[in-house]
Amino acid sequence: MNKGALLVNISKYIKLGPDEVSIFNSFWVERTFEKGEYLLRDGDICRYDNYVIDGALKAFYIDSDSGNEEILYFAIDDWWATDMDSFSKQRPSMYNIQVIKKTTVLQINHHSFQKMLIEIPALERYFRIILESYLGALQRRIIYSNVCDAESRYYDFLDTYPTIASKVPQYLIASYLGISAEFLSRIIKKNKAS
Amino acid sequence: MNKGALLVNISKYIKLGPDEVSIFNSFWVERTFEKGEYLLRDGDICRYDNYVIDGALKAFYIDSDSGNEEILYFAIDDWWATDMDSFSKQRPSMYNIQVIKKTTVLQINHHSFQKMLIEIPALERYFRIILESYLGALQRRIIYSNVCDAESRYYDFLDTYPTIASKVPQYLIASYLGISAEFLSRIIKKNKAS
DNA sequence: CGTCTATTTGAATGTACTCAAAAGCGGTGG
DNA sequence: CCACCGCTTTTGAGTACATTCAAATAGACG
Repeated sequence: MNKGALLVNISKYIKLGPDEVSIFNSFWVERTFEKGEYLLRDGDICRYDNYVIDGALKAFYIDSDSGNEEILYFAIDDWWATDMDSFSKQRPSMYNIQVIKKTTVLQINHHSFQKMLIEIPALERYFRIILESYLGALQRRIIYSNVCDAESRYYDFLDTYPTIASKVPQYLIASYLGISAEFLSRIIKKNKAS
Repeated sequence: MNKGALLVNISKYIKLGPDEVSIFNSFWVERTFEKGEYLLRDGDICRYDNYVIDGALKAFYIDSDSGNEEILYFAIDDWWATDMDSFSKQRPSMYNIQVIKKTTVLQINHHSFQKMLIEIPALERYFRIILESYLGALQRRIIYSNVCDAESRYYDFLDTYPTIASKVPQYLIASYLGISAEFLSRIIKKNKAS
């Protein structure tokens, strides 16, 4: 049973007893999604917290004017892919989560999530800690997007997320970086020469 | 004693018993900083978690090339102003926190913070919840900075943080929005006419 | 091999920036 | 009360980074 991946992750931060582990396991459900399927659509409430075991997801906002999708983040193995704002407050999400390539996730619904935290209070600590980390990453991203030009941002992305870069088409990376696919293509070409 | 402000905030999310309240109070120290003073400098480790009771702070990154400061966020009454990444991992920060106008904060150092969470585990839940909220705000900000032009971002900022807008000079807001002070001035001028 | 999607290229354009300088504004001291 | 100083905002002119649109090419997959 693949819930191990999540438990391994959790055990880096907190220790759970055997009873807690089995309670924990009882809450999570493994599900597999095919390419193109949606885990979340904008306007809907994010019903599940998703932990990716294997595959690749994209989270993106659809610009109502242009119809373009703007990538907010990618999620691959051992990442969370949940609109935390929508999930925690159970209010409509402003973005979408869709499968890039066949993906297996562990899911828990909002009600179960609350129940799980009451039954295993130690998990509060785990979620606090990973939120802190994610927050740091987001702040860093905001700084970089204001300070650095597209080229530095691209190479920083390659350094920071080499695994994602190799799993995801170039035009989605461009969108993540906040630039057009054409412009990223030019950046890459420019640096092939040198 | 002004720790009330923080306790009021906390009590919106969790309930603390009288004993816990007094333990809680024993951990936090009130301090006042004058305009221009630093609560954190880049390269230093963020030693304190800061809760603003009154005043205004700016968090900013200094671009090593241009020497420009790029505003990451502002913090006013009843906001947190801490580099969570640096504070939680006790590693050097990449940004600065400085006083815009005389500010009173509640502080707790890293060691005490850990101790406090062990003595009052219920607080894990509070911090998890506020991190979730802050995360939502940051994700929204990233979406807007990619999707919207400078003008919409400015008016969204005014809507979202009217109090900050009135406390902070225009050129700092420009920096927060990721544009130059001159360009923001032009945006404002353009809309005075209509 | 053909179809569909992704990437590349070219040309014209726009949004936002830089630099330099002027104007406004608030406080302080003579 | 006015002059001066420092700081913030405004204006002008030239520029750069990144975009759009259209079309050509390259890759992937059945």
